[in-house]
Amino acid sequence: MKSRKITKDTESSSRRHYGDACAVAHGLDLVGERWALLVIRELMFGPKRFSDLRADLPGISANVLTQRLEGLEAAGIVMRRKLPPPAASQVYELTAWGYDCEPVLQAFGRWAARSPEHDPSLPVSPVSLFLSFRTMLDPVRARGLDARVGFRLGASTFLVRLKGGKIEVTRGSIDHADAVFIGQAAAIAAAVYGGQSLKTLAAQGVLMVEGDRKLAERFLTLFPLPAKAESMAARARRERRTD
Amino acid sequence: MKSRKITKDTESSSRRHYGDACAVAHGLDLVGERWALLVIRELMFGPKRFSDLRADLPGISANVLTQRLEGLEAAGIVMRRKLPPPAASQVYELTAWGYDCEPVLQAFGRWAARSPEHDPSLPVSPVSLFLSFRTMLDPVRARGLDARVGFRLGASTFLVRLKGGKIEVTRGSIDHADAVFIGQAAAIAAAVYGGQSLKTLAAQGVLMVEGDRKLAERFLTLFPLPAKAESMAARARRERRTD
DNA sequence: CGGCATCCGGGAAGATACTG
DNA sequence: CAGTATCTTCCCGGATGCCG
Repeated sequence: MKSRKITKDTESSSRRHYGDACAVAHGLDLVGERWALLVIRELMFGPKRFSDLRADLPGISANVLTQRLEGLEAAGIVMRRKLPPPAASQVYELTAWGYDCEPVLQAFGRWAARSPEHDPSLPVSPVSLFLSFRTMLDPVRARGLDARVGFRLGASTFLVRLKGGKIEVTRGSIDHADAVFIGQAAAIAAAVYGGQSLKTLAAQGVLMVEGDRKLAERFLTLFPLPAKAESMAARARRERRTD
Repeated sequence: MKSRKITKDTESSSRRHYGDACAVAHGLDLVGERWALLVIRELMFGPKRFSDLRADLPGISANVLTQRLEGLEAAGIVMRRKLPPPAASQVYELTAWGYDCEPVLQAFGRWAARSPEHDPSLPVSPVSLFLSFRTMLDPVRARGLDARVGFRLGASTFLVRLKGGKIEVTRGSIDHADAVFIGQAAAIAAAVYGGQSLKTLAAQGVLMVEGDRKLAERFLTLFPLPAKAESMAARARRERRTD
């Protein structure tokens, strides 16, 4: 087997195309299929293995994940890499251009978060949570803050570095963190976006804080949600009034 | 018939969901289906009728367009409106929140335009073209320019107003334009993005210019394309070199 | 276990024809 | 013009099983 495999229909590309020169349409040709953008999202903080992706994308099936990874690789968005011998497992990683689509995810997320139907109580993956921090940080509220906040979510750890109104997020060691949140991503989301107090969440045993508690409390206030769009119901009420 | 019609399955919503609190995933629940984002694109410069949408989205079928419009209306992105008696036809229009997704289209288009596989020679709708102008204008190159450029594309006309490094685009009258391009959208795209000279295109009879020709020539230089991402072939060559 | 190929059922998309 | 009805095709999701 010289190249990984022979695609069934004469070397790739009998996929459906929009046949439109518009860059948006071409983008949809690349990542418009179901799950594709979420696969990219999950790779945004670094490489992952096949089964990590499956675990972080509840609902995706193995064959669909395979197809998406093939498609994204063919498009030059994802590449596969073999880790050095110690753990010779295969991982999927974004190319430089793949990483460059974070602004797309940000614009899209910012817009969709205003949907009247958005339900923030659904489960959320760690990557989504930290991407949302990068997206929603209010530089004004973070002004003058210079701190390291760590997160322990099950097996994985993330470090958020705040300085000069900017934010940096890295997956990995949380040594030297000034404060550490310990809990599932959903609990942290409830604290930051759901307005749940640390006390309540701690009482429920779903979220704990170690280190600088004042810092932790302040951290929760740094990510204001955008105003919701007018819902259909509200629009109907308004129309009735102005009839 | 009080409400337009009864949706078959107990009032809406048995669509597939990702079940993910991430705003990106929710956005995909709203506009992730095929054609949805392109329908929104076509409405970006104002209301359109069903058949206008069909004409500007070559390849979409009537039933799919119907479904997308229903879905987008249910989501609060599109609304239907009946025009006043003179021309009592129905049109589809974006809600305020619908218009707010232009930054999503822009970020997405900017990213996708860097795809090695992007083919700008395909047909393009007028709306895509003018959205691309709003997206790609280089304020530095437009500095000091104060002008009105008109476009006559078949039946519809667009006016581009440049001033103070900013751009405004309106569909409608092109009276008071300093220069006017006359031709199909594809020809204008070839001139702006394909590097084709006005002379060549005029000789082919696909593009004409009236009014200030100097202005027209300068206009073509205002929208630089972003650098392409490294193609798979180039990456392979580079890898071979560093082996 | 990780990474697939394969088969199957349901449903969404595409094409065409038809109606108010 | 603005859709609906119908039929076919293809994609998605789930299960199973192979192979290193």
